[in-house]
Amino acid sequence: MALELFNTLSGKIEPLFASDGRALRFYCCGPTVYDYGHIGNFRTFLHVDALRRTARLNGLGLHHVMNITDVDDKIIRNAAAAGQPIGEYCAKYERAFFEDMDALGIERPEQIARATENIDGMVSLIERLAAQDIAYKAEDGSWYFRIARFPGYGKLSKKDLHGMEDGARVDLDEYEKDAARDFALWKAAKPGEASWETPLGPGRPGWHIECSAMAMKYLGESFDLHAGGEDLMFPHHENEIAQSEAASHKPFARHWFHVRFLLVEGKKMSKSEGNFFTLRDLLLKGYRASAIRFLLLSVPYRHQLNFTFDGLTESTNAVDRLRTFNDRIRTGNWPDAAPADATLTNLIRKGDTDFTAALSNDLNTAEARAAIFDVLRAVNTAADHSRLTRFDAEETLALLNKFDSIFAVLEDRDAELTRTALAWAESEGRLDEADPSLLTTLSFSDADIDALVAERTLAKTQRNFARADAIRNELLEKGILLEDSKDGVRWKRK
RNA sequence: GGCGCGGUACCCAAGUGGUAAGGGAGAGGUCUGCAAAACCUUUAUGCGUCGGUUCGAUCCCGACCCGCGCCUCCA
Repeated sequence: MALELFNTLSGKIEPLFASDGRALRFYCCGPTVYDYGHIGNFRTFLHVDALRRTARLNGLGLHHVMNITDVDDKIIRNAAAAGQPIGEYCAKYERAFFEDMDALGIERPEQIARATENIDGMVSLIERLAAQDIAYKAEDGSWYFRIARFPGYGKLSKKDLHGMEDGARVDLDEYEKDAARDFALWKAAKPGEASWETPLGPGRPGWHIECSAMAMKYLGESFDLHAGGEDLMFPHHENEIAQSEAASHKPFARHWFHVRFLLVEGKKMSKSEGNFFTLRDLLLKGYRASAIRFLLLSVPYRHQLNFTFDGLTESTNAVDRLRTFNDRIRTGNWPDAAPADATLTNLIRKGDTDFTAALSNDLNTAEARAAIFDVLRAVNTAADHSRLTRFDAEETLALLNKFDSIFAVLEDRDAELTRTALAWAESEGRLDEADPSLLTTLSFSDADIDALVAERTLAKTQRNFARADAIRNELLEKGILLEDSKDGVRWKRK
């Protein structure tokens, strides 16, 4: 089954394909690097990551471009407040952004494009529009896009602007525009703000122009897919289409992918509600990066996800179960005997088919997840009854490998990532925000734990269960859980 | 006001015109020195409410109630 995806532009689910027959050329609106990324940002990037990985699973090559917005109003304001040049200010948050992406297992795009490194392309795009009188210069030196000259305006967000009143919301310092809906392509320089000397006059880019210019530079005037959060649909993406198509007279992106906003504890995330969380906030509270990734991916991208701490705990447990299962199948010594019958093999293969089909069906990550748990239970049951063969174990591992090529949660990097977050908090003087129990748990090194486990094993062989249980309880209090099994003792951090 | 989305068990959450996936949690059991893990059993005659279409609706249509999003350079 070919990969099909909802297309905001057509309002339908359509096959996703590479128009050049080789690589999927797509653009994703990246972050404005004025602060640390929050979980809403990462929900979007995580689903774009799942899309990347699913496309690859379907045999598509990838040419993925993501922008970094490193000049805008918020950046200028914050950098000024910090007494830093915007370049220096942005570099810090860009670095943090990629650290967070790595922590969440989000793959890097093939191409990163910074706005400030692509001013030339934006200027020439505006010049192309000016040559057609679609871009015009206002008295203050800013350039605007004349929406009346682009008949398709509103086709993405399904807005009919004819009925809208001009001037309903006119910003006081934008009174020079010809029409209220006309948007800025180029903002005239203001004293004390970053600006570039260009043929358009001194100034800086408007918000939308960077994505048009950089998408066309790296992907061509027409390309396969454009992605972003649902809020970007209007006005950002609508304006991108207008600018790009008015200049090139060609269709811009064929397919549009929008990820819905998440709710946090039932409400829209906002600083004033007190439910605003960065990734780093959650790591310091003791939640694992893998659980955050799994939770954010567990609800399909077109549905609203209600992000809660209970949900995070559930996801932690679910990931644990998957890891325990993976370890069991990987390390077990399964007999070479031929399977008694094909029942289990067929079940595993059905899981494989269901998994791929679910993802191909508009990236239904919830169903894909369920397919894996179906196999997990069946294989565990077989293993419990000594009916699991090496053949079926290997089939299972292949499926787990496929699962992890999308979900990427099986490898346990959590303690290491949390340590990194703690080190960051310390360097920022924010260690007081960390959950105290985290510090005690992580204060035990793996070697410390192994030593105590060895001592307990010795006590057990001497049937000194009191001592053995004392050690186990001591570790449990520090958040370290022991599991005895036929093949020895395993431990894990809670 | 305009456009759009959603209401499924204790919680999260798929899904289909033909009789309710999966995860988490709880309870009981098997196993174990005891735990843990794993497995088994169990938790919706029911899918917001009321009508309609149909042999048959959670799924289609209509109305209503509730929640939410966009229309504000918030992903």
